Amino acid sequence: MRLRAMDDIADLLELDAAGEPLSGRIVQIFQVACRLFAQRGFDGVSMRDIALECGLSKATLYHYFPDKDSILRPLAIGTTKSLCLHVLRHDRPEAPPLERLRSFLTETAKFFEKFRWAWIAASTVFWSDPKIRTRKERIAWRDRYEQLLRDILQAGMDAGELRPMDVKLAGHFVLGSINWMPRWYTPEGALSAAAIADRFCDMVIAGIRADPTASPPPERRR
Amino acid sequence: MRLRAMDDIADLLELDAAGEPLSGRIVQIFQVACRLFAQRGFDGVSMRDIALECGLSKATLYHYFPDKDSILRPLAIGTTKSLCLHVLRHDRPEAPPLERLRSFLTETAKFFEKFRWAWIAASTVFWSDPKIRTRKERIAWRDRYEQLLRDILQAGMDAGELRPMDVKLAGHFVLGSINWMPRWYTPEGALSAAAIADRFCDMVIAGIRADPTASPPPERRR
DNA sequence: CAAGCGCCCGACCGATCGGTCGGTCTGGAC
DNA sequence: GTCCAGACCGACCGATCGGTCGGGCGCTTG
Repeated sequence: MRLRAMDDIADLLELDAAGEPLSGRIVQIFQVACRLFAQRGFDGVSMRDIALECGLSKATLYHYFPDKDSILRPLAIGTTKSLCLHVLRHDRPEAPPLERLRSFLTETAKFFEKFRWAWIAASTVFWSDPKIRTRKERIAWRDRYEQLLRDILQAGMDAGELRPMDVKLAGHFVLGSINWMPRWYTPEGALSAAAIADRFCDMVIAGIRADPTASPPPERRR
Repeated sequence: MRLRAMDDIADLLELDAAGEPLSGRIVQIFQVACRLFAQRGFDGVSMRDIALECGLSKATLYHYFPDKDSILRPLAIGTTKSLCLHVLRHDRPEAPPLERLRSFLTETAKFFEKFRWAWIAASTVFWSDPKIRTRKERIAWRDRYEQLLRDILQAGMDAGELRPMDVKLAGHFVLGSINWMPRWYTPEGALSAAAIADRFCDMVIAGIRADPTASPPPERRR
């Protein structure tokens, strides 16, 4: 059975609670492609590479996916969409903003840990060839994801838990630290992705300066 | 005149103080290639693309660069090396650690602003095809760069200006925020790269929580 | 003048790319 | 038995890839 809609795979990505074994050729091809795209980039991986790694012929690949872009598309859109929905699902708007911020970061990290290759591939591919490769839809999801973070930060400022600041800039700051994680994280490390995100959240909120109660911040350098 | 050693271009990248116009075909080709690699990835750019953009024929390209990899190599190694040397040059080990940290971040941001495309291209290419593409040398420079940051953080802890923490983890945290900057920064924005880095440094050091002197941090969630 | 050289190009090469085609095999429905 | 659909494949296509080759143009040097 061929892949019909691009959301077929996006839905597969969202099976984080069900935990099904994700069997079937389409999923196998998709997972292999994710790993290869993440390791060598979209243009660095040929259909022959994917087929070989799956133990299939190239022609069989085209039996399941009509073309190469239709492997990339659900990867790019589905991953972004699933991340956004995942974080939204765990967000409790009535909770204290600092707690929401922690949830945002740890859930992002957990999502990345679970769909590691897809996540890396998606963020790697995101910045290459902005022409036709499914920009609009995934950018919409990405914007919604970033907007949630900004809403949380704004709520924290409104509640007086966060100091007044540029929400966009602070958002970029927070996202940068967590988005960079896939670049150095390995599952073999001592800390889980969620534990790392937890510590990052501590640093984001309280900074890394020692004993902040002893002395007020010095004047800002000009 | 052909490109002789890979360090020829690396040296060009280091002309940040001289401010020469950087004339010559080699530099033109290199700059065009940087921009294209950054936008579409290494494998997404053909030699014909580069030649076309330079107003040259493909054969002429090979008059200056013996092959495609010899464009990538100085870009990958030279950028990393130049960044490391640039930051090291501005570091004053006898200065207060917090000041050194600020210098580290702002100089990194300024370097990125000046060599924007080369920087994006280098970090984009870094994670694709780890096989043969000049891993060892650039990783050595990258390690040295990261080690400087860790040394600064360690010095801050030793001096009591930073709270005790995992230096590696804090390093990843700090680097993430600054390394992610090229992904969203545009020169048209209101803030310069250095100004952004300066504000990031404030957040890194003091966090984003409001009025830290009023209440001690709550118990850590388990 | 001729020789030499830096700069540049059109035409071409084998390899590989994404993608197609015709056809084989297997298992279930009838 | 016949039929069909889905899984699968070897061989092939035109296009493009990285890279080569032989030679032309223009300027300097003798």
